[in-house]
Amino acid sequence: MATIKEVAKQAGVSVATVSRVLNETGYVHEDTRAKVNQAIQHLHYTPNEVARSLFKRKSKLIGLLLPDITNPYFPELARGVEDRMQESNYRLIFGNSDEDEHKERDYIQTFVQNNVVGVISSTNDPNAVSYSKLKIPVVFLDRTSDDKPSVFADGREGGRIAAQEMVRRGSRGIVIQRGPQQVRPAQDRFLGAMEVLESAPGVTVDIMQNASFSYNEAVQGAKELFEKFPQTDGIIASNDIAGAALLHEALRLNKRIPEDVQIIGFDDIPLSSLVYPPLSTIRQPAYEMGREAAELLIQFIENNLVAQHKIQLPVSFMERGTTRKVD
Amino acid sequence: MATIKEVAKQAGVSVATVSRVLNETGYVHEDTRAKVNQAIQHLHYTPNEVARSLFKRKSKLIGLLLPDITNPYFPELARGVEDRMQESNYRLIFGNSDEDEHKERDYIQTFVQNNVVGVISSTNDPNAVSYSKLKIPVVFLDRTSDDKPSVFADGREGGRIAAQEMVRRGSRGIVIQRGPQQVRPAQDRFLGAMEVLESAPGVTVDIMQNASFSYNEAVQGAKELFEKFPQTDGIIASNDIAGAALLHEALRLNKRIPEDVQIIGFDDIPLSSLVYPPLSTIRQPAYEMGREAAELLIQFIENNLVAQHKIQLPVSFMERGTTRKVD
DNA sequence: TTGTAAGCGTTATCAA
DNA sequence: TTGATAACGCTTACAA
Repeated sequence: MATIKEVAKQAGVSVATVSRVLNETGYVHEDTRAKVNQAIQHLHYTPNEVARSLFKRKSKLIGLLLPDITNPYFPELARGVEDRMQESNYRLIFGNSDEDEHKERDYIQTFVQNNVVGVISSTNDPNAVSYSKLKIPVVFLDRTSDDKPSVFADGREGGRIAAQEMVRRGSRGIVIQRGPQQVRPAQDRFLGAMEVLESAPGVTVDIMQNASFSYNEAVQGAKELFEKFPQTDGIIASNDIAGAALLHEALRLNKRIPEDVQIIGFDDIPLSSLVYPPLSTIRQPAYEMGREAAELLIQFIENNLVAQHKIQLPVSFMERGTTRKVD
Repeated sequence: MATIKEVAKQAGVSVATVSRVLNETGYVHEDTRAKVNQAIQHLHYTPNEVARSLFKRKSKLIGLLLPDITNPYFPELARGVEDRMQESNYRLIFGNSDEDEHKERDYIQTFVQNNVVGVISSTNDPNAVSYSKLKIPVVFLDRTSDDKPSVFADGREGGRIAAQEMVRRGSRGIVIQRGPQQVRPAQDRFLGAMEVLESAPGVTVDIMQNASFSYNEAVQGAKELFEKFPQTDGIIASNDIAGAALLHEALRLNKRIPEDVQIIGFDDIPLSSLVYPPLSTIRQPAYEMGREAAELLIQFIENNLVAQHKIQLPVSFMERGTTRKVD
């Protein structure tokens, strides 16, 4: 790789001048600029970002920490983040945390060692010291804490809507799948659903606990749910994976969907419309959330201040084939 | 962040000595080492990777370029790569290329500018100059070129197996979905399937072209396929997304699966076992492929040479619910 | 309008 | 066994 020195020599000027045309800073004569640009072209020069980063004590790198890219909800977020970052020439250092505190700390540390200028994280503990001691801006994505910048969906409302739709469409023996305890959005949904169901006349509600959001857990959880509550006529799944697993199991048990049992998921991952019947779900605009988080972080980085620190995006009911029609 | 200088001062030694204990290079007295380590602890010092990278002209960063993380096949690859890299303390700069040559070039360039020590890429054109002019090792993942280091699955064999299973299980009017022209593995599968089907007695074969591997395309493609070939009793899908879409459409058209029509997908993404009936498919060990690619790249980086440049992983038939039982 | 030189935080060479 | 110091490639005073 050519260096600024070689460009300078080639163009017959000093490195300072080259730097000036590179960064469009300070005066430089049109003719000199031309000469320099020619040299740059000729040598295929492209500045060493590492040297820049060292001098400026800031890079064009962002740390992105997600629980598990293998869980289909997160790629949407990641893609949203990437697309927005890309537009402003930031690059992503990416890591899977597995919701493991230790891994998170490790990643944060290497982010810092690499001079990242900001971090986007989907963590269960936004108040962890790893974050609060950071001197660079952090945006929490899909997870939130009261005083920290964050982008998330209205889980509580999502839970409410799911419960309302379930009841409105005729289910009376409802099972709520409660997602992992540590995962805030999962608890919000649960609370929202309970809120509605507790006061719904003639409705009985049972609860099943999910320990994680993994595929295996989803499949296992579906089996257990129908063993424990074979009579249920409506299930609010903890997310779409769980919802799909539930649908699968119900079909396997020869239940008619949605006649015998209705199912509502959460997230609206691409898979949801691909299963048959397509899964009714509470949509979270994941891609958009990713973009918004990136946008917010960029504002922090480039302006050092920002109006809106918490961005809550609306959820919506996607009526599909696992819920009954009603007018 | 504390610097090496501060550590040196705190420990009452020179930066050279601190560097020595940091890198375990050269002699250093036990007592001095202790003092230094104490200072490091005390200041929570952690070396600036950017400065290191500048001096050494190499970092602990790897560039990872995938077509689209939103396509459920790629997160598996990515996760495999990440897990292996993580074990050797490499970090990933990640980008989506959308199979766009220009985006790829852009990314490769910034990878270089950031001193990455290696690149893993899933590209349609491993022979592009962007790659061949690189001075750092590149491993191609899921795509291959004759003379370049790569990790991929045996697509040809996959196609053959799919065709054999289809015929063996009784389909006679078979439609092959041919994936995007530029995507090598898609063509390999197609060729493999054709190879078997052309010489299969009593079998008619039709071809449908897929322009891309997107969700929308999959859904649209499924509709078109059944419009054009309503009588087909066996479909070799271009991948699992397409397979799931086909299954969806078949069910919607009240076809019995697998009695009326058999479907075989490719990839074995997690979704495949979640649909109902679960999708029979040709499995590619994506996670393992990711790990292998990482492993290979690390060998290149750390040893500068390597025995095996091309690693082909075996595919296998996953018999599930969209194919008929047979003994 | 341009050039010289210091400095960003490391590592490695050389001398002590 | 340790310390001074140049160098990595860049940007930014400051001087010219």
